[in-house]
Amino acid sequence: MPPRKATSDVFHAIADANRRTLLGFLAQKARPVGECAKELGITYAAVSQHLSVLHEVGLVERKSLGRQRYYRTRFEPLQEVYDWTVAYRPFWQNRLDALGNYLDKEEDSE
Amino acid sequence: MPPRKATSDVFHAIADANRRTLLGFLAQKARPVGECAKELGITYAAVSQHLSVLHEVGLVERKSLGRQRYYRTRFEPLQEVYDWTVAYRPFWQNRLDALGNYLDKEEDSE
DNA sequence: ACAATATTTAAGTATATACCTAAATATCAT
DNA sequence: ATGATATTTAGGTATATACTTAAATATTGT
Repeated sequence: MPPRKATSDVFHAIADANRRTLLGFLAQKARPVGECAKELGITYAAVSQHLSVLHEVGLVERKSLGRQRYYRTRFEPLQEVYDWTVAYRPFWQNRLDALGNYLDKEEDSE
Repeated sequence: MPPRKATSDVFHAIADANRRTLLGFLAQKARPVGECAKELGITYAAVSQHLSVLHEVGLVERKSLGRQRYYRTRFEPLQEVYDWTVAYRPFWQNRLDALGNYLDKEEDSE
């Protein structure tokens, strides 16, 4: 398989740090692209592309107001990520999981 | 910024579907590379590379036994992902978030 | 219609990804 | 040591990423 597009699923979409920052920035309040660009310190074009990715996976909604386009985070798709991590939650807490006991607890061999 | 390596953080590491499958496969029981390759239907080499990425971010531990190398998932680093999603949990549930009311609730404009 | 503002799209660059095949390394059994 | 088995590393391919700059597309005010 060739590398998959960031637009193909939520996990890919949130892999980028700038996109995660955007989701936080747009959580409380819808904002136009220009403000996002200022926040991230990159060009309008780059922000526009990131927002486009987020929009394709449903992580932001947008609304044109005048000549500006307001974006706001929609968190619903994150539930998939939450669910995936939570499924493994039992493992974070007690280290005594179902590992066959032919392996002991030493450090990794390099 | 150029694209970041998958080894740079957990979010990147779990973006790939095959790597997520591996984490599930290696959750309960440590297994050698060969079994993983059979499970995923790709070559040893490809699996070895994926496991190497997961190891670099601490998502698997490994242990050599004889000529095999057993890998097992370590879920601790997933807590970062969990925490990030959970921080936004209030938003999934009630749609009445702090959006300024100059935007209404219609569908997105395309 | 015209200029200014806000955003998107197009085209380009350097680097990373997700594989593969083939060669290299490690371990075990003889 | 020799050969078989298990895994990693090296080298290669096609495609994707994360930007950039410049051109194209709204939208608004005059």
